[in-house]
Amino acid sequence: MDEDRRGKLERLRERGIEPFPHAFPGVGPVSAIHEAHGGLEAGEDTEAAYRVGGRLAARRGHGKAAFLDVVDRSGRIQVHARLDVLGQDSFDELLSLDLGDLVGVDGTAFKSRRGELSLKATGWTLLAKSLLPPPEKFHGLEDVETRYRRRELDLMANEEARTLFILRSRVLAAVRRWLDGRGFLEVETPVLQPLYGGALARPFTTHHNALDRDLYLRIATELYLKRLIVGGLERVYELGKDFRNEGLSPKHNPEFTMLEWYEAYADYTDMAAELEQMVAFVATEIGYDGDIDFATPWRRVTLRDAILDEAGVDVLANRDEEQLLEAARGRGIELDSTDTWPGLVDDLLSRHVEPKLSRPTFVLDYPVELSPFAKGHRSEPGLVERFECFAGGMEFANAFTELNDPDEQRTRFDQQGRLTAQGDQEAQPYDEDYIRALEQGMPPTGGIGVGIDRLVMLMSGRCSIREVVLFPTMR
RNA sequence: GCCCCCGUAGCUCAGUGGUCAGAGCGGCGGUCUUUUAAACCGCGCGGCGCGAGUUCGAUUCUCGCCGGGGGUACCA
Repeated sequence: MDEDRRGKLERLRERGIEPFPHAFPGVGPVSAIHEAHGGLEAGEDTEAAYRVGGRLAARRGHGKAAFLDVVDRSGRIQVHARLDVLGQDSFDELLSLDLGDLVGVDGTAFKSRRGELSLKATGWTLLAKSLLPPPEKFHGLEDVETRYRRRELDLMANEEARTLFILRSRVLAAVRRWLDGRGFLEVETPVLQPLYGGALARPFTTHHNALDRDLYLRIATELYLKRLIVGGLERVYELGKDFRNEGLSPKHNPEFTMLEWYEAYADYTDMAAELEQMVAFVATEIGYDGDIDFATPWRRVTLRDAILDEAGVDVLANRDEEQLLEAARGRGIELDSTDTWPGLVDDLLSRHVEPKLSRPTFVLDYPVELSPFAKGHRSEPGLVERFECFAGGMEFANAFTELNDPDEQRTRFDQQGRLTAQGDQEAQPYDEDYIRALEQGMPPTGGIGVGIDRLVMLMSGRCSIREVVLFPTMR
């Protein structure tokens, strides 16, 4: 089949037509034509001339005339080609194009008898020959593997895919606008790190040849960003990829986009207020019209109450493994009897609470064991000032009042070290550079991480992270 | 990691233990100067993911592998 297309390519060259010209100056988006002439009556003509460029998406021939659909990033426009306007050679040549070819078209705007805004072609140029057939035009491209591995075909064939990734871009832009407007500095910290930290996760390891040492791809930006707070930048954010060497799921991709921001003199209640404002702002900016109500303020519930409400177990009244296992059993919930107390708490949260949190909800005050960088709670012993934020049955943000006491931080690293010794592959490695930065003095600080892919899932109503990542990790 | 499901033309999909495996879109040829999944006429352009087995004979049955999807675990 592509022999036909290659044959056409050769014939074009033989006739002195360049199938891959270098540029096509003066192109405007087809949306401009729709904006300017959407109000024409059916059958009404204009003199308004336009030059557009795009992919040939459909063709309807009529002998001495034809309709061609040209698609660019802004939309689709119908082109009307007429033998009497173009002349025999140009007309024949235009009709011999293949679907999928890139074309430039000059023409004047008019509305067809059926009321479709169109461009009456006065001239055209082949901008690039397509040697492979495009996906089927009616059903589009549905094969999930092809959509992920060859996203260009998905974008070409499926309007929703284009709309979605434009939406993702608008989410990112809105997030930046919100932070920039509050005086946050966008910064870039190392992706290649001699020591990973800032989250409980297994890293990807790589090797630098000249230095002959192993380096890690970051699992979080947290520790470097807080060193910038120590340095006095006071309000910083980073929006970029983190990497975690873990399983894939509808909510997990090994590389994912994380937003973290840190604010001196703030605590976790400030971060909660900022998060709900930012997300509400983003929802407004992108014209969100889904089922989730992002209007502020969002529901706030302590971790204890959330588990009590949904599972009927009071984790704070059962502060050791045995008691908690027994209490859960009393509610008909069987937990892993080999797990630690914080592990059991987390199990209750993720299994019995998280799936039920469909409207935006802050879950506050976590056990210290699960949060090595969060500051101890000002009134609840054994807890830290931390929240996770949930919506659509999914966690999408995590924040705390940052631990800035270097001696306490050292103790936390020691605890993590004991977990590592017990075989926990996700415990935090000891980071002396970070401790020394804290010893320099870090102001009271609030910090937060937001899973951007998950935020886009919420904003677009998608339930798989692979749908919102352009090129998701494949086997 | 485990469980379930899937893998047929460029795309979307149907189908059968045995004559040349089908449809729509796409492609090729033809009719048609306002159509829009244009319509109409003509032409299959693939051998059924890969390998082995069962069988007189497999795309269809079995096993393994590869790829994918979903679920579950882990992930927090």
